[in-house]
Amino acid sequence: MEISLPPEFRYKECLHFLERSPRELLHKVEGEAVYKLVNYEGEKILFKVSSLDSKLIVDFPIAEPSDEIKRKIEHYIIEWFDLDKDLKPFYAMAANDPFLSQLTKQYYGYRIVGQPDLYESLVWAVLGQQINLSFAYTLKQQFVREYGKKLVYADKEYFLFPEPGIVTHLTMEDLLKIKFSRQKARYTIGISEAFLDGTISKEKLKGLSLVDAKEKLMKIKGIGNWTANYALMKTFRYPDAFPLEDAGISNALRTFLKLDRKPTLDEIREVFVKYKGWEAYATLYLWRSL
DNA sequence: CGCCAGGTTAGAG
DNA sequence: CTCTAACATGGC
Repeated sequence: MEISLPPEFRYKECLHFLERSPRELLHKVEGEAVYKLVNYEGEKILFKVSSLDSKLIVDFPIAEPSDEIKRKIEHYIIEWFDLDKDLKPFYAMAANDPFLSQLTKQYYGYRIVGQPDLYESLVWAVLGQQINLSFAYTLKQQFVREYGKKLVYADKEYFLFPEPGIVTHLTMEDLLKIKFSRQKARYTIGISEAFLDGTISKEKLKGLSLVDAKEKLMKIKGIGNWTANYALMKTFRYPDAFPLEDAGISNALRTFLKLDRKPTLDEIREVFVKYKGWEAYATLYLWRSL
């Protein structure tokens, strides 16, 4: 299967992101290829993505799935790499910006590699709250290894993110054992319950305005402005989602503004006024600078 | 050892 | 409404 690519796309830039943690279990990078396991109606599908001549090549190492499943995987990959987004307006805006002009030139074609699964996105964001990214990956690794479904193929393991129905049955103690804080454990179980009882779902939020979707997400304990915007950026692809309180944004701007302290939230807002409509992509490129 | 980390909440003022 | 302590542990 082949997926055509927009001109403003560089596979290698996205690959760089996918390779950032050796503790990642939800995909596997081997050379230029990415392997990922997905679940469709209980059926586990392993696929392999690589790139050739401005196309993505998708293979199925275990078995060729039905045409219907193939269409779903194609859609999944388009979402995953944000291929439907036209980045021309963003690059036009960034070209005149003192900070972004250099970054968008240097990392041209880098896109937000997302999380099509809203539940995964929210739980992952909670895991990342207030701790360093490296430790967040340790928590996720243990969580996925312990409670996610697994497929073994050619002596290698491929994992799915744990499902809400499994996580709601976990106790605080189960999660404390894998180094979650009480707070993270409570939030994780709470979010799982919200998914299980239908309080939130990707379908329910689809099509809402950024403000409305954010408001609905933030009703759930553990989801504040940063987490809500993170998910809106990674799952729903709002180009103007803006995780204002992010420590990475703070650090990047501290460098660009040549401050000897962290910038205040108002100073960050002031910089981002220029990026209106493209806050998510401005954030991505600032993160990339770190 | 000390400071900070891809924050959020509850409670005080 | 705004401000702050508590959360908890690893990375550097």
